[in-house]
Amino acid sequence: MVESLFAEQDFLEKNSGNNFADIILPVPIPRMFTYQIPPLLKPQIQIGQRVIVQFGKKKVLTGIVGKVHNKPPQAYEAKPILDILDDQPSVNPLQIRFWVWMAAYYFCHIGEVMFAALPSGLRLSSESKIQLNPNFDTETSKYPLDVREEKILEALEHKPELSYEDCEKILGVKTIHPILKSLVAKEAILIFEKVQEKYTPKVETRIRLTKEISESKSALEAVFEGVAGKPKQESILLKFLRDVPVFQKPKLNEKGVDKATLLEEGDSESSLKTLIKNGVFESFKHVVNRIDDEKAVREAYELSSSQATAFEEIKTHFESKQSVLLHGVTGSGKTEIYIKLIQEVMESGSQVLLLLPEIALTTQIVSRLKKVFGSQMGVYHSKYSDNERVEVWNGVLSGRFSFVVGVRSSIFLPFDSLGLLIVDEEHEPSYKQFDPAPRFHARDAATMLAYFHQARTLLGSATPSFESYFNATQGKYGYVEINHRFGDARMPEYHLADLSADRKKNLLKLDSTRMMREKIQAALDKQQQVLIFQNRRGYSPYIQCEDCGWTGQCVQCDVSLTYHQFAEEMRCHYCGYKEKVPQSCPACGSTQLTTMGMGTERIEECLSLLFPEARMGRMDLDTTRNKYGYQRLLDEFGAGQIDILVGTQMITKGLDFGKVTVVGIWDGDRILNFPDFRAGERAYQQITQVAGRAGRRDIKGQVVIQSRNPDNELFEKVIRGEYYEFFRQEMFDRKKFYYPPYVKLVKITTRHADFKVAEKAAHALHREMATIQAKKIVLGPEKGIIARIKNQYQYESMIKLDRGGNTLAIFKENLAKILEELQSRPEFRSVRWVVDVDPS
DNA sequence: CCCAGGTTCCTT
DNA sequence: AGGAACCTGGGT
Repeated sequence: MVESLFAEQDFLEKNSGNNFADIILPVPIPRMFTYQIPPLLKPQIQIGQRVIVQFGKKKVLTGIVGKVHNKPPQAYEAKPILDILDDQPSVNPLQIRFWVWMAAYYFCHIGEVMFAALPSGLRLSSESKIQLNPNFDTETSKYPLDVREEKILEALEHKPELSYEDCEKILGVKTIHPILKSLVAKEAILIFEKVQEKYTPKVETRIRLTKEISESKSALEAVFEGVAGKPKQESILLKFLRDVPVFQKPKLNEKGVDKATLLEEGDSESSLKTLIKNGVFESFKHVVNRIDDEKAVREAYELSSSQATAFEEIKTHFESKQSVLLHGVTGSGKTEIYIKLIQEVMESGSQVLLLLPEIALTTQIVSRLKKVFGSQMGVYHSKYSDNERVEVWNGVLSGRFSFVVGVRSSIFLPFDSLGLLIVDEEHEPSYKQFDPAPRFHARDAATMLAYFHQARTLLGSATPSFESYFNATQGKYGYVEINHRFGDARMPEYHLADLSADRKKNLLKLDSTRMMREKIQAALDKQQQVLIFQNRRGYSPYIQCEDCGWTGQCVQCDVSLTYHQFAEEMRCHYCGYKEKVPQSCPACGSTQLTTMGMGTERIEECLSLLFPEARMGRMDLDTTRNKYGYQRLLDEFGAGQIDILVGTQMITKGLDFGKVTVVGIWDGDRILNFPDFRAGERAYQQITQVAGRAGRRDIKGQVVIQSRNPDNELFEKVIRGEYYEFFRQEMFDRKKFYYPPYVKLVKITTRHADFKVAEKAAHALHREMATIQAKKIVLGPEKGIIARIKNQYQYESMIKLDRGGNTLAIFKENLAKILEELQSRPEFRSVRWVVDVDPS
């Protein structure tokens, strides 16, 4: 399980007599780098500190001290560490151990893990800049300058420093280095390295009365006389005194008032400036937290009897097992159980991490937790700015936050004594990082992190992943089930709407069945809300020419472009390429271009035609791209300003609104037909999760699924909630055809701009892999499902490995050698191999 | 012959 | 990854 561990002596806190340090650098090279520790830095160097080192001829990078030792490197002279950035390590030894494990398990380089783990605000790297040589004078220079050199010098007259990129732009050429080199030789410019600390604390300008005024009533009276007839200044003064009664509470004046707040209601800044100039006010800077402190509101609540039972069961399991799977139907109130557990662990002095899928993080659950835990809780979000991330990081480091709610990357925060890790919605595929490396699964990594901390892991879901459920049935995980919805809310009622039958009977209107329309109408009549789920954004999948069958293709990828009506564009969802919709068919000139299939945008349009009185909303990647888009839609929906909300998977998360009574699944077949061994599992999960949004407490929810195959067995299993039956059936197939959890999967993608080279390289890889002595099955190489992405052709190989023993470790060890050898062949030098362990 | 650009190698 | 040295081929 643990692939590579550091010997404990590597983690000695302080350095005594060691002359060398192995530094982890954020570069994709599979090793650490040995630097020499200058005598001055020796006493203070510690593992986990950030240091500055020179890397390459001139580049300066931030690295992390990974190891301290006394073995001089054989083949080269070690360069010195230039500086230590932290007094106290930013990264603790446990984290480094975790990084080492992650790099080994997910087959990537430790530098890549470091890159993913550190918020970029904590990483600094230098950039080469040029400036004028102060000793240079054009008039007296003995070297003639050419046109381009003069252009650069001219630019430097206006700007004190230029980056390489600036120079490229100024001259419009790509290779500027020779020119700059010649300028250096002519002593006209200097090249220097500029390192910038990216994190900047947030500073507020605050205003207070000066000492003279605040300590004397007569001085203040004099001031008022002075501003008589100057209403603007007077108003500022009055407003200040209203908030700050100086003579009763002099301390308040010392703290001052935020300048922005003071000037809020249209008071002019110049009046304030005058007051400052006249010695009435003074302004000063104050460092504030970006993350608001909030007081915890201790709300007393009782767990329901089924929640209380689950709570006790979890704790009992934790006595003998590291991990517990909490299988609770949607709406069973898992959050309350989490809160109780978190409180207990925190009281015992340990830290807690709660992982949530990205989209669940903007929802009510966070504000709910904030109320309970207040300022002890940190939130780690993907939409946070760098500075905010650094503050959470430092907050964990300093002990300000002993509990963090966060997305998958929060497993990298510098915890030193975790007691509990909770992975909510543990089945969510978004816990797996696809690109770039490290391609880790946050749930699995969290379990390993818990192991390092000797902590417990709680996995929660209404529809557990088959891996986790399998582990539970094998007794590896404790298993706790809640079958009741909180407050005895009823499970929703399902309706399968047959698309083909309706079509035959001519009942289909704008791709909606009669059942769908009736249920929506019924909800609208009662002022209830409707959610419509479609797993595809955009207007429609593609535009096709009715005459010749032409469709828009991406120029860089082998996929058709998705039509986005709002922007009148066709976009590639793989690389982001976009182009305007042509007026006529580029192939045959016909103007008969029509849209095929349905995306959220199109469904929104159809529904507004069918229900003109309804207020529509849409929630997908396109409408929630900016920081507040998602929150705004949520607020509007929560406030009842939207009747029908159309959305992608985003709507399956955290939308717990009592007024939603009808949930429609627009295209049930699309969920079913996923080209993957997990198709069934995913479909079951998705439908159950969406359906779980319908109905609460007193109202029974209605779920309409449109499909051309309403007889599909999977629908029946979902409707009856026969999770276990479905699981058993799928497991039977997985065992028979060697799929996880019975085997370990490794996917290797071979990429190259030349299709023939990619193919050849993929085959060469297969020949080599055949020599690996491990229990395995090698599939492929096959052309990728999408044969070309971003102009790179790709071949995919899938390897199935025996779960037992160290088969995976042996395989990876051999694979590393093979890839190194292949990469060294001249013909494959520019081939890229991407290895994905436990692909999803 | 020069250069702009591509290619390959190396980083401690 | 990113920089720099080395290579190449087209234009004079």
